[in-house]
Amino acid sequence: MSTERRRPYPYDQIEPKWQERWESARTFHAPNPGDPGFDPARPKYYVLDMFPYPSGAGLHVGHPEGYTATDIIGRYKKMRGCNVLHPMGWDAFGLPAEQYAIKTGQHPSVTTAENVGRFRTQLKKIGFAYDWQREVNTTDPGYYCWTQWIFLRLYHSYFDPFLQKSRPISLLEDALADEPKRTDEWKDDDYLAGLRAHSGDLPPERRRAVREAIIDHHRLAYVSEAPVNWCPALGTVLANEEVIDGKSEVGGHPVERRPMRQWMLRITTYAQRLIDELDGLDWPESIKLLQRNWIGRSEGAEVQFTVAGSEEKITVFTTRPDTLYGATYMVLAPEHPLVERIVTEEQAGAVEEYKEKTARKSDLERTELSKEKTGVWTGAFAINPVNVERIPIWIADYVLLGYGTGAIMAVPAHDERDWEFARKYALPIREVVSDTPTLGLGGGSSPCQAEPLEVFVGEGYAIHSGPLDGLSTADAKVEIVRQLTGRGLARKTINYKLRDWLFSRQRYWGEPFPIVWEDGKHRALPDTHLPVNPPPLDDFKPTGTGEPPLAKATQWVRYSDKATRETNTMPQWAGSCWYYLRYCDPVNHNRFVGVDAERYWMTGTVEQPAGAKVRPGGVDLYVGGTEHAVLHLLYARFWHKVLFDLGYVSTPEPFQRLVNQGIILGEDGQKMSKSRGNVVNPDDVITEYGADALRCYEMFMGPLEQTKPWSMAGVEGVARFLARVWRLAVEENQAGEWVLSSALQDIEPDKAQLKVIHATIKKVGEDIESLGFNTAISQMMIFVNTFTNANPRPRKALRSLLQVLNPFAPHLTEELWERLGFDENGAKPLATEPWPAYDAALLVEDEIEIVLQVNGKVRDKIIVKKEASKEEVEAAARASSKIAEWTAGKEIKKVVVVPGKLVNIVVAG
RNA sequence: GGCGCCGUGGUGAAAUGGCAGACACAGCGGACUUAAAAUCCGCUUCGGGGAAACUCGAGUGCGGGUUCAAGUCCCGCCGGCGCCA
Repeated sequence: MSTERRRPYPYDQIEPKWQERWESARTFHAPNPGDPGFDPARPKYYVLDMFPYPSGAGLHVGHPEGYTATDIIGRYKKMRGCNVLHPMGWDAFGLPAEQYAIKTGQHPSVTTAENVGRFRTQLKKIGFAYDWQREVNTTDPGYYCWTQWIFLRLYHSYFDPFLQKSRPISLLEDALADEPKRTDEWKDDDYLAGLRAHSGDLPPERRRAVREAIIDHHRLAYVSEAPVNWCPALGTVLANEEVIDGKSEVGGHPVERRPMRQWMLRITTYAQRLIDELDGLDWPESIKLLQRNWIGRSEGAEVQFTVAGSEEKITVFTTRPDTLYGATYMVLAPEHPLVERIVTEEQAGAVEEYKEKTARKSDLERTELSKEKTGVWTGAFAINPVNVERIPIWIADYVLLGYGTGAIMAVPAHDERDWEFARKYALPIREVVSDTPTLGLGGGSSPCQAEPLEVFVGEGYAIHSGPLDGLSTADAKVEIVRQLTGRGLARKTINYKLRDWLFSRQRYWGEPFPIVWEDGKHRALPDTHLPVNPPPLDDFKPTGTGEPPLAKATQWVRYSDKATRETNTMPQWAGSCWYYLRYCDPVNHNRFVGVDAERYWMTGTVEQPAGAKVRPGGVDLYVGGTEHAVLHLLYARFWHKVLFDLGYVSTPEPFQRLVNQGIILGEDGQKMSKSRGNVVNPDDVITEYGADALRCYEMFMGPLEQTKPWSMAGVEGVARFLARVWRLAVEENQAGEWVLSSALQDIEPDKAQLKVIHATIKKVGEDIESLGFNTAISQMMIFVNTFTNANPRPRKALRSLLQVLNPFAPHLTEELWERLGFDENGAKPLATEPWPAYDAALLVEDEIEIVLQVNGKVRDKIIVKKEASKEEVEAAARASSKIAEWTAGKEIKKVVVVPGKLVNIVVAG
């Protein structure tokens, strides 16, 4: 007995056949400007997927969802005459490969190569129209060479706050030099001129050190000693976002705070541009909002307090300077440097103990609103600049050193955290904002002694605030800042929640830094020394001390007699920050991307663009998961802007249009996971139903952006549709061979058929443009249902169907295209044929159905001529006997006629 | 707690403010078949009336509002998801 399952059509033969043909004919190779076959007359279209991390588990059906969507767009744009860039590659550095290496002793490069191989094989079986000659891998020396090169550009650049752009640090160096040589390049730059003036008075012996400090303080890549999230189990530091509830995101190991020397990237300098320049992008508003919130701009003021009985000053950042009269105590972050200097002897013990406790908590734990507030009094007092009151200075872990100035004025009546804290420690609470404008008008009222019953955080009118009384919150803010600024005690500032990017990891499987250390100072390696390859290691285990695994390669670490290499590696984000640029020119040995290739694929122009660019983003369509809504997209935008400012790329933004595909759940409606056992492997779907069915089902499930559960029964339904397409063209003969269907004839389609043909061409094209793939497939199903029983069946109709179905089911349609002999001029694949045109005139009916409503309810339907006037339609409606019944004896108050649609008769009663 | 997104048949879903449920899945019935599978055709939101053709009513999470007309727009709830706290 044969175990061979009867297939509805021979996809198992068709699919490999066409995959081989496309590959050998290089059907989807996109030549660059200057390459043979490049046609500058065609518009470019760059359609990109977020490249995968090639895990050991292989693909699941979630991966091909976005990939299929972009593939359909890419194939469609090609048929529309575009030069299409549609590449794929591997984000292959990362922790899992290293963890696996630790467990098995197998080198990460070996497992990475195996995993990449498996992923590539799986993707090829789905028939994606990738230009495989453009495949990139972040772990190839030829790739990470340029990741390191970009890092050096960051290292060698500073952000000019006046110009709001990055410039080479050599300019800043020149501006600080004893004898500047490039004054003409920076003399108009007030920022550099100011820096020069500022450092000019130094005595010669200190000059050098101060200048170096200024320079390092400006580099976009810099070294910091800040406390970091150290995970002993993983043996590495983690970014804040990699820590969840005090545990590592990977593996759930405990994470502690520990000060360590780390590389940081000064992304905060770009905070304003990262907000502002979202405006020109075609991204979902929700994603823009997520980015804006993440950057967290807040306008406020810095206000200076003095420490009582001392020269020390405390600067606080507040968004509510209008509440200054309600400040009844101050709070410093426990690690604030001032704490040591102001703490009194009696309180020293308690403060020290509290600082130790705090050191073990993560920022997230510390700021959790629900957690009970804790703190300790330092014993010191500050003077409130507005009313010269002595207020106690506390330390509390709900104030972070990293945000604002690391110090706050506490206004318990109008801030929830201050309120809780004040209640707990019995600190005074003074109401200074009222939600009604009546209170406190007239000004100069004495401070209120009665404490409010509840916290009020909203805006209102100032009370008990001396000269501010009666002013609205907005006006009071302006007024108090104006007054204090005049006395040199405040200034308006803008604060961002965004932190600088912690850019080093204590890992093996990542890009080494092109940096060496000598006499405690860092120094960049010259570009010509790139790539810096990781040393061969047999033991990838963490050292346990915080020292990165690379430190074990003592030979490698020793750079020269005096200098040693940096042993940290870059985080996984690094490689994915610029891969879309490398795709434009993946094998260039001289530049991270060729000038012409970059300009063409990012802007569409072959020559230097004459005028201003219309669109800021380069990639025309970028599809990927929401999980990268903030980090990857923010980091990539940051790098891109630096490269743009320095003149290396042509657009200010990397991605013009962004779409997030939804998550595909298991059949049980749960998230797919190995432990739940609900993971669906695309290989199995292909074996059972074919790649075209997989592709079409992925698209037919529902809207691309939506989360939706997998259904094998649904796949079967789509496979049935494809089999029906197959049988429109061919039928099985007595010998069981597929031969051209006897129903096919070279006849003209009838009127109804013509309408379906042209409606389908129209709808499928429009739906692809708007990413409505599910409804495009529905329309093609309607087409097939129309023609299934047509006998004779016009051969011509199939031509159109195959053309519009091709991007969805490329193998099946190519095969039928060939069998039906549509490839007249010989062996030209359907994929390279133009997209069909539709005739709008054929879509218009001579007679239209009009819905007749009485008071909005459908009561009858009539057929009228297409060109019938409003009056004629209304007359026809009134002539309907059903309408007469429903309106009998009632006063007709109004008649609404919507041409071509309906008539609504409004009656009284 | 704040912000954002989403709630439509048994299921996935469709619907420029204009006939709610296209297209599928599942189910039911029929044709073909000795039989089954496959295939083709039909029915399939709920409730009432009718032998039937059909007909009446209700219906897009809940409650209001705007409009001749609301799944769609506005306000307030409830539930789910995501992000931030």
